[in-house]
Amino acid sequence: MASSRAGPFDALLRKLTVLNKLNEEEIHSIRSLPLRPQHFKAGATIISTGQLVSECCLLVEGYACRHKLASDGGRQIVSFHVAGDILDVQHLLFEKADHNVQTITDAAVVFFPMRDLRRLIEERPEIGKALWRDCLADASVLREWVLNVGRRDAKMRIAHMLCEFAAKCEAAGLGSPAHFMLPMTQEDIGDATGLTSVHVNRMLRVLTDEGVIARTGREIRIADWPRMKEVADFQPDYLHPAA
Amino acid sequence: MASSRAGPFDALLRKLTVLNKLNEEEIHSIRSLPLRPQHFKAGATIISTGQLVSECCLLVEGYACRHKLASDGGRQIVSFHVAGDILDVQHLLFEKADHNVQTITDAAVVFFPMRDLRRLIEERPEIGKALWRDCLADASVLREWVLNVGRRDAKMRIAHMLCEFAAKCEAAGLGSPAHFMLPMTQEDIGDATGLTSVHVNRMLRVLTDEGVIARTGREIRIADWPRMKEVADFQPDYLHPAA
DNA sequence: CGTCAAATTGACAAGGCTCAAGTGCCGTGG
DNA sequence: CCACGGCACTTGAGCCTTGTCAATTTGACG
Repeated sequence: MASSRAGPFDALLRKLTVLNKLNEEEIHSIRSLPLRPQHFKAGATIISTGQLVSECCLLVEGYACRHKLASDGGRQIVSFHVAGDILDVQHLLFEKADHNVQTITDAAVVFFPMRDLRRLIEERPEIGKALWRDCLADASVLREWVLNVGRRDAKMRIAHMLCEFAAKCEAAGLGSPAHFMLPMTQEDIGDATGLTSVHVNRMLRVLTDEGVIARTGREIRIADWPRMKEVADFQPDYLHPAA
Repeated sequence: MASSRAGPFDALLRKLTVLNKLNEEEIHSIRSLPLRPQHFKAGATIISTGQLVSECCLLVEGYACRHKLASDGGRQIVSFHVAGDILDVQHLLFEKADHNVQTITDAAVVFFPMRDLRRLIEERPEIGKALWRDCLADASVLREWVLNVGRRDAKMRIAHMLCEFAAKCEAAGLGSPAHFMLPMTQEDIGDATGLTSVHVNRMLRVLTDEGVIARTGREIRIADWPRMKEVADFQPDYLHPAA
Protein backbone atom coordinates (compact mmCIF):
# COMPACT_ATOMS: atom_id res chain seq x y z
CA MET A 1 0.00 0.00 0.00
CA ALA A 2 1.21 3.46 -0.89
CA SER A 3 1.41 6.03 1.88
CA SER A 4 1.81 4.28 5.19
CA ARG A 5 -0.23 6.81 7.18
CA ALA A 6 -3.41 5.06 8.35
CA GLY A 7 -6.49 6.64 6.81
CA PRO A 8 -10.17 6.03 6.27
CA PHE A 9 -9.60 4.62 2.80
CA ASP A 10 -7.13 1.90 3.78
CA ALA A 11 -9.62 -0.93 4.05
CA LEU A 12 -11.37 0.05 0.84
CA LEU A 13 -8.11 0.29 -1.05
CA ARG A 14 -6.97 -3.07 0.24
CA LYS A 15 -10.14 -4.57 -1.15
CA LEU A 16 -10.09 -2.77 -4.48
CA THR A 17 -6.46 -3.56 -5.16
CA VAL A 18 -6.85 -7.29 -4.64
CA LEU A 19 -8.00 -7.76 -8.19
CA ASN A 20 -7.44 -4.38 -9.79
CA LYS A 21 -3.95 -3.04 -10.11
CA LEU A 22 -4.32 0.61 -9.22
CA ASN A 23 -1.18 2.72 -9.57
CA GLU A 24 0.19 5.21 -7.04
CA GLU A 25 -1.50 8.10 -8.70
CA GLU A 26 -4.88 6.44 -8.71
CA ILE A 27 -4.52 5.46 -5.09
CA HIS A 28 -3.44 8.97 -4.22
CA SER A 29 -6.42 10.49 -6.00
CA ILE A 30 -8.77 8.36 -3.96
CA ARG A 31 -7.04 9.30 -0.73
CA SER A 32 -7.36 12.96 -1.68
CA LEU A 33 -11.14 12.97 -1.89
CA PRO A 34 -12.63 15.58 0.43
CA LEU A 35 -14.52 13.79 3.13
CA ARG A 36 -16.86 14.28 6.04
CA PRO A 37 -16.50 11.79 8.88
CA GLN A 38 -19.50 10.87 11.00
CA HIS A 39 -20.30 8.48 13.82
CA PHE A 40 -23.50 6.47 14.16
CA LYS A 41 -24.91 4.64 17.15
CA ALA A 42 -25.80 0.96 16.86
CA GLY A 43 -29.12 0.51 15.09
CA ALA A 44 -29.03 3.94 13.45
CA THR A 45 -30.34 4.34 9.93
CA ILE A 46 -27.77 5.83 7.56
CA ILE A 47 -29.81 5.77 4.37
CA SER A 48 -33.51 5.12 4.05
CA THR A 49 -35.72 4.09 1.16
CA GLY A 50 -36.80 6.93 -1.07
CA GLN A 51 -34.10 9.28 0.14
CA LEU A 52 -32.24 11.41 -2.40
CA VAL A 53 -28.56 10.62 -2.05
CA SER A 54 -25.80 12.99 -3.14
CA GLU A 55 -23.00 11.67 -1.00
CA CYS A 56 -21.20 8.37 -1.09
CA CYS A 57 -20.83 6.55 2.20
CA LEU A 58 -17.85 4.42 3.15
CA LEU A 59 -17.85 2.26 6.28
CA VAL A 60 -14.60 2.81 8.18
CA GLU A 61 -15.29 0.98 11.41
CA GLY A 62 -18.08 -1.17 12.80
CA TYR A 63 -20.72 -3.26 11.10
CA ALA A 64 -23.76 -2.41 8.99
CA CYS A 65 -26.42 -4.06 6.88
CA ARG A 66 -28.80 -3.26 4.06
CA HIS A 67 -32.42 -4.24 4.32
CA LYS A 68 -35.86 -3.84 2.80
CA LEU A 69 -39.22 -3.82 4.56
CA ALA A 70 -42.33 -5.75 3.52
CA SER A 71 -45.80 -4.29 3.83
CA ASP A 72 -46.45 -6.20 7.06
CA GLY A 73 -43.35 -4.67 8.64
CA GLY A 74 -41.19 -7.75 8.12
CA ARG A 75 -37.54 -6.87 7.60
CA GLN A 76 -35.31 -8.68 5.14
CA ILE A 77 -31.59 -8.07 5.44
CA VAL A 78 -29.93 -8.46 2.06
CA SER A 79 -26.29 -7.95 3.01
CA PHE A 80 -23.90 -7.39 5.87
CA HIS A 81 -21.02 -4.95 5.69
CA VAL A 82 -17.66 -4.53 7.34
CA ALA A 83 -14.97 -1.85 7.38
CA GLY A 84 -13.90 -0.98 3.83
CA ASP A 85 -17.29 -1.52 2.22
CA ILE A 86 -18.90 1.27 0.25
CA LEU A 87 -22.49 1.34 1.42
CA ASP A 88 -24.10 2.91 -1.62
CA VAL A 89 -22.21 2.66 -4.89
CA GLN A 90 -25.55 2.36 -6.64
CA HIS A 91 -26.18 6.05 -5.99
CA LEU A 92 -23.46 6.87 -8.46
CA LEU A 93 -26.13 6.31 -11.10
CA PHE A 94 -29.44 6.27 -9.21
CA GLU A 95 -30.63 9.30 -7.28
CA LYS A 96 -33.08 7.59 -4.99
CA ALA A 97 -32.34 4.90 -2.43
CA ASP A 98 -34.39 1.75 -2.98
CA HIS A 99 -33.48 0.13 0.32
CA ASN A 100 -32.30 1.02 3.82
CA VAL A 101 -28.80 0.99 5.25
CA GLN A 102 -28.52 0.57 8.98
CA THR A 103 -25.70 0.14 11.47
CA ILE A 104 -25.48 -3.01 13.53
CA THR A 105 -22.88 -1.75 15.97
CA ASP A 106 -21.62 1.74 16.69
CA ALA A 107 -19.93 2.73 13.47
CA ALA A 108 -17.64 5.29 11.91
CA VAL A 109 -18.28 6.27 8.30
CA VAL A 110 -17.00 8.93 5.93
CA PHE A 111 -19.16 10.70 3.37
CA PHE A 112 -17.80 12.30 0.24
CA PRO A 113 -19.69 14.07 -2.55
CA MET A 114 -20.90 11.70 -5.25
CA ARG A 115 -20.01 14.49 -7.68
CA ASP A 116 -16.32 14.15 -6.82
CA LEU A 117 -16.42 10.40 -7.20
CA ARG A 118 -18.08 10.71 -10.60
CA ARG A 119 -15.39 13.10 -11.75
CA LEU A 120 -12.68 10.82 -10.44
CA ILE A 121 -14.12 7.91 -12.39
CA GLU A 122 -14.22 9.93 -15.59
CA GLU A 123 -10.62 10.97 -15.17
CA ARG A 124 -9.38 7.55 -14.12
CA PRO A 125 -11.32 4.74 -15.75
CA GLU A 126 -9.37 2.11 -13.79
CA ILE A 127 -11.06 3.30 -10.63
CA GLY A 128 -14.43 3.03 -12.32
CA LYS A 129 -13.57 -0.48 -13.35
CA ALA A 130 -12.60 -1.41 -9.80
CA LEU A 131 -15.87 -0.03 -8.47
CA TRP A 132 -17.89 -1.69 -11.19
CA ARG A 133 -16.28 -4.97 -10.29
CA ASP A 134 -17.26 -4.36 -6.70
CA CYS A 135 -20.89 -3.93 -7.83
CA LEU A 136 -20.76 -7.15 -9.79
CA ALA A 137 -19.36 -9.04 -6.82
CA ASP A 138 -22.17 -7.61 -4.76
CA ALA A 139 -24.73 -8.91 -7.23
CA SER A 140 -23.10 -12.33 -7.15
CA VAL A 141 -23.46 -12.43 -3.38
CA LEU A 142 -27.11 -11.41 -3.74
CA ARG A 143 -27.76 -14.32 -6.08
CA GLU A 144 -26.29 -16.73 -3.56
CA TRP A 145 -28.39 -15.05 -0.88
CA VAL A 146 -31.55 -15.73 -2.90
CA LEU A 147 -30.53 -19.37 -3.22
CA ASN A 148 -29.85 -19.56 0.49
CA VAL A 149 -33.21 -18.14 1.52
CA GLY A 150 -35.20 -19.85 -1.20
CA ARG A 151 -33.82 -23.35 -1.33
CA ARG A 152 -32.09 -24.36 1.87
CA ASP A 153 -33.54 -25.47 5.20
CA ALA A 154 -33.07 -23.50 8.39
CA LYS A 155 -29.89 -25.17 9.61
CA MET A 156 -28.13 -24.85 6.27
CA ARG A 157 -29.21 -21.25 5.85
CA ILE A 158 -27.76 -20.20 9.16
CA ALA A 159 -24.60 -22.23 8.65
CA HIS A 160 -24.19 -20.67 5.21
CA MET A 161 -24.69 -17.16 6.54
CA LEU A 162 -22.04 -17.83 9.18
CA CYS A 163 -19.58 -19.13 6.60
CA GLU A 164 -20.09 -16.12 4.40
CA PHE A 165 -19.71 -13.72 7.28
CA ALA A 166 -16.58 -15.53 8.44
CA ALA A 167 -15.09 -15.20 4.97
CA LYS A 168 -15.99 -11.53 4.84
CA CYS A 169 -14.43 -10.87 8.23
CA GLU A 170 -11.28 -12.72 7.32
CA ALA A 171 -10.94 -10.82 4.03
CA ALA A 172 -11.26 -7.60 5.99
CA GLY A 173 -8.68 -8.71 8.55
CA LEU A 174 -11.21 -8.88 11.37
CA GLY A 175 -10.61 -12.43 12.52
CA SER A 176 -9.70 -15.86 11.32
CA PRO A 177 -12.38 -18.02 9.73
CA ALA A 178 -12.10 -20.34 12.68
CA HIS A 179 -12.75 -17.64 15.26
CA PHE A 180 -14.57 -14.37 14.88
CA MET A 181 -17.06 -12.00 16.44
CA LEU A 182 -20.71 -11.98 15.46
CA PRO A 183 -21.89 -8.40 15.85
CA MET A 184 -25.56 -9.06 15.08
CA THR A 185 -28.38 -10.33 17.27
CA GLN A 186 -30.18 -13.59 16.58
CA GLU A 187 -33.08 -11.44 15.44
CA ASP A 188 -30.78 -9.94 12.79
CA ILE A 189 -29.70 -13.41 11.70
CA GLY A 190 -33.36 -14.32 11.37
CA ASP A 191 -34.04 -11.24 9.26
CA ALA A 192 -31.13 -12.18 7.03
CA THR A 193 -32.17 -15.80 6.58
CA GLY A 194 -35.94 -15.43 6.44
CA LEU A 195 -36.48 -17.14 9.79
CA THR A 196 -37.67 -16.10 13.24
CA SER A 197 -35.21 -15.37 16.02
CA VAL A 198 -36.68 -18.27 17.98
CA HIS A 199 -35.88 -20.73 15.25
CA VAL A 200 -32.43 -19.23 14.73
CA ASN A 201 -31.75 -19.90 18.38
CA ARG A 202 -32.83 -23.53 18.09
CA MET A 203 -30.68 -24.13 15.01
CA LEU A 204 -27.64 -22.50 16.62
CA ARG A 205 -28.17 -24.90 19.49
CA VAL A 206 -28.27 -27.84 17.10
CA LEU A 207 -25.08 -26.69 15.36
CA THR A 208 -23.46 -26.30 18.76
CA ASP A 209 -24.66 -29.68 20.06
CA GLU A 210 -23.36 -31.35 16.92
CA GLY A 211 -19.95 -29.85 17.58
CA VAL A 212 -19.78 -27.92 14.32
CA ILE A 213 -19.53 -24.57 16.03
CA ALA A 214 -18.76 -23.38 19.54
CA ARG A 215 -20.11 -20.19 21.05
CA THR A 216 -19.12 -17.99 23.96
CA GLY A 217 -21.40 -15.01 24.02
CA ARG A 218 -21.28 -13.62 20.50
CA GLU A 219 -17.92 -15.09 19.74
CA ILE A 220 -18.13 -17.90 17.25
CA ARG A 221 -15.58 -20.61 16.75
CA ILE A 222 -16.04 -22.90 13.82
CA ALA A 223 -14.92 -26.10 15.45
CA ASP A 224 -15.13 -28.37 12.42
CA TRP A 225 -14.59 -26.36 9.25
CA PRO A 226 -14.90 -29.22 6.72
CA ARG A 227 -18.17 -30.37 8.27
CA MET A 228 -19.36 -26.77 8.50
CA LYS A 229 -18.75 -26.28 4.79
CA GLU A 230 -20.75 -29.38 4.10
CA VAL A 231 -23.62 -28.53 6.43
CA ALA A 232 -23.73 -25.05 4.90
CA ASP A 233 -23.31 -26.12 1.27
CA PHE A 234 -20.69 -23.37 1.20
CA GLN A 235 -18.68 -23.00 -2.00
CA PRO A 236 -16.94 -19.66 -1.73
CA ASP A 237 -16.39 -19.14 -5.47
CA TYR A 238 -19.29 -16.70 -5.61
CA LEU A 239 -17.42 -14.38 -3.26
CA HIS A 240 -15.25 -12.99 -6.03
CA PRO A 241 -12.19 -12.07 -3.93
CA ALA A 242 -12.55 -8.32 -4.32
CA ALA A 243 -15.86 -8.52 -2.48
CA MET B 1 -33.98 5.21 -32.68
CA ALA B 2 -31.26 5.68 -35.28
CA SER B 3 -31.22 3.36 -38.26
CA SER B 4 -34.71 2.04 -38.87
CA ARG B 5 -33.60 -1.37 -40.09
CA ALA B 6 -34.69 -3.93 -37.52
CA GLY B 7 -31.68 -5.61 -35.91
CA PRO B 8 -30.72 -7.75 -32.97
CA PHE B 9 -29.74 -4.75 -30.89
CA ASP B 10 -33.04 -2.88 -31.14
CA ALA B 11 -34.54 -4.12 -27.90
CA LEU B 12 -31.30 -3.60 -25.99
CA LEU B 13 -30.89 -0.08 -27.31
CA ARG B 14 -34.46 0.80 -26.46
CA LYS B 15 -33.75 -0.24 -22.90
CA LEU B 16 -30.38 1.45 -22.60
CA THR B 17 -31.58 4.74 -24.05
CA VAL B 18 -34.50 5.10 -21.66
CA LEU B 19 -32.26 6.66 -19.04
CA ASN B 20 -28.98 7.18 -20.85
CA LYS B 21 -28.82 9.56 -23.72
CA LEU B 22 -26.63 7.79 -26.24
CA ASN B 23 -25.78 9.72 -29.39
CA GLU B 24 -25.98 8.45 -32.97
CA GLU B 25 -22.33 7.56 -33.02
CA GLU B 26 -22.55 5.53 -29.84
CA ILE B 27 -25.65 3.73 -31.05
CA HIS B 28 -23.96 3.02 -34.36
CA SER B 29 -20.88 1.64 -32.68
CA ILE B 30 -23.03 -0.83 -30.76
CA ARG B 31 -24.87 -1.89 -33.88
CA SER B 32 -21.54 -2.46 -35.60
CA LEU B 33 -20.30 -5.06 -33.14
CA PRO B 34 -19.40 -8.29 -34.94
CA LEU B 35 -21.86 -10.91 -33.82
CA ARG B 36 -22.63 -14.58 -33.97
CA PRO B 37 -26.32 -15.50 -33.88
CA GLN B 38 -27.46 -18.77 -32.38
CA HIS B 39 -30.72 -20.53 -31.60
CA PHE B 40 -31.45 -22.54 -28.48
CA LYS B 41 -34.25 -24.99 -27.78
CA ALA B 42 -36.47 -24.50 -24.75
CA GLY B 43 -34.70 -25.65 -21.59
CA ALA B 44 -31.23 -25.43 -23.11
CA THR B 45 -28.35 -24.24 -20.95
CA ILE B 46 -26.56 -21.25 -22.45
CA ILE B 47 -24.00 -20.70 -19.71
CA SER B 48 -23.19 -23.00 -16.84
CA THR B 49 -21.48 -22.48 -13.50
CA GLY B 50 -17.72 -22.58 -13.64
CA GLN B 51 -17.55 -22.03 -17.38
CA LEU B 52 -14.97 -19.60 -18.73
CA VAL B 53 -16.83 -16.95 -20.70
CA SER B 54 -15.23 -14.88 -23.44
CA GLU B 55 -18.34 -13.87 -25.32
CA CYS B 56 -21.19 -11.64 -24.30
CA CYS B 57 -24.68 -13.01 -24.84
CA LEU B 58 -27.69 -10.89 -25.78
CA LEU B 59 -31.21 -12.33 -25.79
CA VAL B 60 -32.95 -11.33 -29.03
CA GLU B 61 -36.11 -13.41 -28.87
CA GLY B 62 -37.71 -15.77 -26.38
CA TYR B 63 -37.39 -16.05 -22.62
CA ALA B 64 -34.58 -17.12 -20.33
CA CYS B 65 -33.67 -17.28 -16.65
CA ARG B 66 -30.63 -17.42 -14.42
CA HIS B 67 -30.44 -19.93 -11.66
CA LYS B 68 -28.21 -21.58 -9.09
CA LEU B 69 -28.30 -25.13 -7.79
CA ALA B 70 -28.16 -26.21 -4.16
CA SER B 71 -26.25 -29.30 -3.05
CA ASP B 72 -29.46 -31.36 -2.88
CA GLY B 73 -30.25 -30.51 -6.49
CA GLY B 74 -32.79 -27.82 -5.68
CA ARG B 75 -32.89 -25.08 -8.26
CA GLN B 76 -33.32 -21.42 -7.40
CA ILE B 77 -34.17 -19.08 -10.24
CA VAL B 78 -32.82 -15.61 -9.51
CA SER B 79 -34.12 -13.70 -12.52
CA PHE B 80 -36.19 -13.94 -15.65
CA HIS B 81 -35.14 -12.38 -18.93
CA VAL B 82 -36.86 -11.11 -22.04
CA ALA B 83 -35.73 -9.88 -25.45
CA GLY B 84 -33.20 -7.08 -25.10
CA ASP B 85 -31.59 -8.35 -21.90
CA ILE B 86 -27.87 -8.99 -21.79
CA LEU B 87 -27.49 -12.35 -20.12
CA ASP B 88 -23.98 -11.98 -18.76
CA VAL B 89 -22.67 -8.47 -18.32
CA GLN B 90 -20.84 -9.70 -15.26
CA HIS B 91 -18.38 -11.51 -17.49
CA LEU B 92 -17.02 -8.19 -18.61
CA LEU B 93 -15.01 -8.29 -15.40
CA PHE B 94 -15.24 -11.89 -14.17
CA GLU B 95 -13.93 -14.76 -16.21
CA LYS B 96 -15.88 -17.56 -14.64
CA ALA B 97 -19.64 -17.95 -14.53
CA ASP B 98 -20.96 -18.26 -10.98
CA HIS B 99 -24.47 -19.30 -12.01
CA ASN B 100 -26.37 -20.90 -14.87
CA VAL B 101 -28.29 -19.27 -17.68
CA GLN B 102 -31.02 -21.34 -19.26
CA THR B 103 -33.70 -20.76 -21.87
CA ILE B 104 -37.35 -21.10 -20.90
CA THR B 105 -38.73 -21.12 -24.44
CA ASP B 106 -37.01 -21.57 -27.76
CA ALA B 107 -34.76 -18.55 -28.00
CA ALA B 108 -32.61 -16.55 -30.38
CA VAL B 109 -29.46 -14.97 -29.01
CA VAL B 110 -26.41 -13.24 -30.42
CA PHE B 111 -22.92 -13.61 -29.06
CA PHE B 112 -20.17 -11.05 -29.52
CA PRO B 113 -16.62 -11.12 -28.22
CA MET B 114 -16.28 -9.66 -24.75
CA ARG B 115 -13.00 -8.17 -25.97
CA ASP B 116 -14.86 -5.97 -28.46
CA LEU B 117 -17.31 -4.83 -25.83
CA ARG B 118 -14.45 -3.95 -23.47
CA ARG B 119 -12.78 -1.88 -26.17
CA LEU B 120 -16.05 -0.16 -26.99
CA ILE B 121 -16.52 0.80 -23.36
CA GLU B 122 -13.02 2.23 -23.13
CA GLU B 123 -13.58 4.30 -26.24
CA ARG B 124 -17.08 5.42 -25.31
CA PRO B 125 -17.53 5.79 -21.57
CA GLU B 126 -21.22 6.65 -21.99
CA ILE B 127 -21.85 3.10 -23.11
CA GLY B 128 -20.02 1.80 -20.07
CA LYS B 129 -22.16 4.01 -17.90
CA ALA B 130 -25.34 2.68 -19.51
CA LEU B 131 -24.23 -0.90 -18.94
CA TRP B 132 -23.14 -0.18 -15.40
CA ARG B 133 -26.55 1.28 -14.72
CA ASP B 134 -28.06 -1.90 -16.10
CA CYS B 135 -26.01 -3.93 -13.61
CA LEU B 136 -27.14 -1.74 -10.75
CA ALA B 137 -30.77 -2.12 -11.75
CA ASP B 138 -30.21 -5.85 -11.84
CA ALA B 139 -28.86 -5.79 -8.30
CA SER B 140 -31.86 -3.78 -7.17
CA VAL B 141 -34.19 -6.41 -8.57
CA LEU B 142 -32.17 -9.09 -6.79
CA ARG B 143 -32.62 -7.32 -3.47
CA GLU B 144 -36.37 -7.24 -3.97
CA TRP B 145 -36.21 -10.90 -4.93
CA VAL B 146 -34.52 -11.73 -1.63
CA LEU B 147 -37.25 -9.84 0.20
CA ASN B 148 -39.91 -11.68 -1.77
CA VAL B 149 -38.54 -15.13 -1.05
CA GLY B 150 -37.49 -14.39 2.51
CA ARG B 151 -40.34 -12.41 3.97
CA ARG B 152 -43.59 -12.94 2.09
CA ASP B 153 -46.05 -15.83 2.21
CA ALA B 154 -46.75 -18.05 -0.76
CA LYS B 155 -49.66 -16.10 -2.23
CA MET B 156 -47.86 -12.77 -2.03
CA ARG B 157 -44.67 -14.23 -3.48
CA ILE B 158 -46.39 -15.53 -6.54
CA ALA B 159 -48.47 -12.40 -6.99
CA HIS B 160 -45.31 -10.33 -6.70
CA MET B 161 -43.46 -12.42 -9.21
CA LEU B 162 -46.36 -12.03 -11.64
CA CYS B 163 -46.43 -8.25 -11.18
CA GLU B 164 -42.71 -7.99 -11.79
CA PHE B 165 -42.88 -10.16 -14.86
CA ALA B 166 -45.84 -8.18 -16.17
CA ALA B 167 -43.86 -4.97 -15.76
CA LYS B 168 -40.86 -6.48 -17.50
CA CYS B 169 -42.96 -7.68 -20.41
CA GLU B 170 -44.65 -4.34 -20.77
CA ALA B 171 -41.32 -2.48 -20.72
CA ALA B 172 -40.11 -4.82 -23.47
CA GLY B 173 -43.26 -4.26 -25.50
CA LEU B 174 -44.41 -7.86 -25.09
CA GLY B 175 -47.89 -7.25 -23.71
CA SER B 176 -49.88 -4.92 -21.54
CA PRO B 177 -49.66 -5.28 -17.77
CA ALA B 178 -53.28 -6.39 -17.80
CA HIS B 179 -52.75 -9.19 -20.26
CA PHE B 180 -49.62 -11.12 -21.07
CA MET B 181 -48.16 -14.52 -21.73
CA LEU B 182 -46.46 -16.58 -19.02
CA PRO B 183 -43.75 -18.59 -20.74
CA MET B 184 -42.68 -20.59 -17.70
CA THR B 185 -44.13 -23.70 -16.09
CA GLN B 186 -45.53 -23.75 -12.58
CA GLU B 187 -42.40 -25.66 -11.64
CA ASP B 188 -40.36 -22.69 -12.85
CA ILE B 189 -42.51 -20.32 -10.82
CA GLY B 190 -41.89 -22.52 -7.79
CA ASP B 191 -38.14 -22.46 -8.39
CA ALA B 192 -38.28 -18.69 -8.60
CA THR B 193 -40.31 -18.21 -5.45
CA GLY B 194 -38.84 -20.93 -3.27
CA LEU B 195 -42.02 -23.05 -3.34
CA THR B 196 -43.06 -26.39 -4.83
CA SER B 197 -45.01 -26.57 -8.07
CA VAL B 198 -47.90 -28.14 -6.17
CA HIS B 199 -48.20 -25.19 -3.88
CA VAL B 200 -47.80 -22.73 -6.75
CA ASN B 201 -50.78 -24.41 -8.37
CA ARG B 202 -52.86 -24.07 -5.22
CA MET B 203 -52.04 -20.40 -4.83
CA LEU B 204 -52.76 -19.63 -8.48
CA ARG B 205 -56.13 -21.24 -7.91
CA VAL B 206 -56.74 -19.02 -4.90
CA LEU B 207 -55.77 -15.89 -6.83
CA THR B 208 -58.07 -16.99 -9.62
CA ASP B 209 -60.96 -17.81 -7.30
CA GLU B 210 -60.60 -14.45 -5.63
CA GLY B 211 -60.93 -12.78 -9.01
CA VAL B 212 -57.56 -11.07 -8.86
CA ILE B 213 -56.26 -12.82 -11.95
CA ALA B 214 -57.83 -14.82 -14.79
CA ARG B 215 -56.07 -17.58 -16.67
CA THR B 216 -56.59 -19.28 -19.98
CA GLY B 217 -53.79 -21.74 -20.49
CA ARG B 218 -50.61 -19.77 -19.88
CA GLU B 219 -52.17 -16.46 -20.70
CA ILE B 220 -52.61 -14.31 -17.65
CA ARG B 221 -55.01 -11.45 -17.29
CA ILE B 222 -54.69 -9.32 -14.21
CA ALA B 223 -58.36 -8.73 -13.59
CA ASP B 224 -58.05 -6.38 -10.65
CA TRP B 225 -54.78 -4.48 -10.85
CA PRO B 226 -55.16 -2.33 -7.69
CA ARG B 227 -56.01 -5.39 -5.63
CA MET B 228 -53.21 -7.33 -7.29
CA LYS B 229 -50.69 -4.66 -6.31
CA GLU B 230 -51.94 -4.85 -2.76
CA VAL B 231 -51.92 -8.65 -2.57
CA ALA B 232 -48.42 -8.65 -4.05
CA ASP B 233 -47.05 -5.75 -2.00
CA PHE B 234 -45.77 -4.52 -5.35
CA GLN B 235 -44.09 -1.11 -5.42
CA PRO B 236 -42.34 -0.88 -8.76
CA ASP B 237 -39.80 1.78 -7.75
CA TYR B 238 -37.11 -0.87 -7.42
CA LEU B 239 -37.42 -1.63 -11.15
CA HIS B 240 -35.34 1.36 -12.13
CA PRO B 241 -36.85 2.01 -15.58
CA ALA B 242 -33.76 1.06 -17.58
CA ALA B 243 -34.06 -2.47 -16.21
C1' DC C 1 -55.29 -41.77 -31.52
C1' DG C 2 -51.32 -42.28 -28.56
C1' DT C 3 -47.78 -40.14 -25.90
C1' DC C 4 -45.70 -37.17 -22.78
C1' DA C 5 -45.14 -33.19 -20.09
C1' DA C 6 -47.68 -30.03 -17.37
C1' DA C 7 -51.48 -29.00 -14.50
C1' DT C 8 -54.68 -30.32 -10.90
C1' DT C 9 -56.40 -32.29 -6.72
C1' DG C 10 -56.46 -34.89 -2.23
C1' DA C 11 -54.55 -36.85 2.04
C1' DC C 12 -51.09 -36.65 5.16
C1' DA C 13 -46.53 -35.27 7.24
C1' DA C 14 -43.31 -31.95 8.85
C1' DG C 15 -40.58 -27.86 9.32
C1' DG C 16 -40.95 -23.59 11.05
C1' DC C 17 -44.01 -20.02 13.43
C1' DT C 18 -46.61 -18.18 17.37
C1' DC C 19 -47.30 -17.47 21.95
C1' DA C 20 -45.62 -17.58 26.38
C1' DA C 21 -42.58 -17.97 30.27
C1' DG C 22 -38.25 -17.77 32.19
C1' DT C 23 -33.07 -16.77 32.30
C1' DG C 24 -28.82 -14.28 31.82
C1' DC C 25 -26.16 -10.26 30.97
C1' DC C 26 -24.86 -5.57 31.15
C1' DG C 27 -25.30 -0.62 31.87
C1' DT C 28 -27.32 2.80 34.84
C1' DG C 29 -28.52 5.04 38.91
C1' DG C 30 -29.02 5.12 43.76
C1' DC D 1 -21.26 -1.66 45.54
C1' DC D 2 -25.64 -3.27 44.84
C1' DA D 3 -30.39 -3.11 42.90
C1' DC D 4 -32.90 -2.47 39.04
C1' DG D 5 -34.42 -2.45 34.31
C1' DG D 6 -34.15 -3.70 29.68
C1' DC D 7 -32.81 -6.38 26.01
C1' DA D 8 -31.25 -10.46 24.10
C1' DC D 9 -31.23 -15.24 24.64
C1' DT D 10 -33.38 -19.74 25.76
C1' DT D 11 -36.85 -23.23 25.99
C1' DG D 12 -41.49 -25.50 25.66
C1' DA D 13 -46.17 -26.53 23.64
C1' DG D 14 -49.29 -26.41 20.02
C1' DC D 15 -50.67 -24.73 15.51
C1' DC D 16 -50.39 -23.68 10.61
C1' DT D 17 -48.32 -23.11 6.22
C1' DT D 18 -46.08 -25.55 3.03
C1' DG D 19 -43.96 -29.95 1.48
C1' DT D 20 -44.47 -34.88 0.11
C1' DC D 21 -46.53 -38.53 -2.19
C1' DA D 22 -49.69 -40.21 -5.31
C1' DA D 23 -53.44 -40.39 -8.52
C1' DT D 24 -55.90 -38.18 -12.20
C1' DT D 25 -56.92 -34.86 -15.83
C1' DT D 26 -55.72 -31.76 -19.41
C1' DG D 27 -53.49 -30.12 -23.43
C1' DA D 28 -50.08 -29.99 -27.19
C1' DC D 29 -48.25 -32.44 -30.78
C1' DG D 30 -46.90 -36.16 -33.82
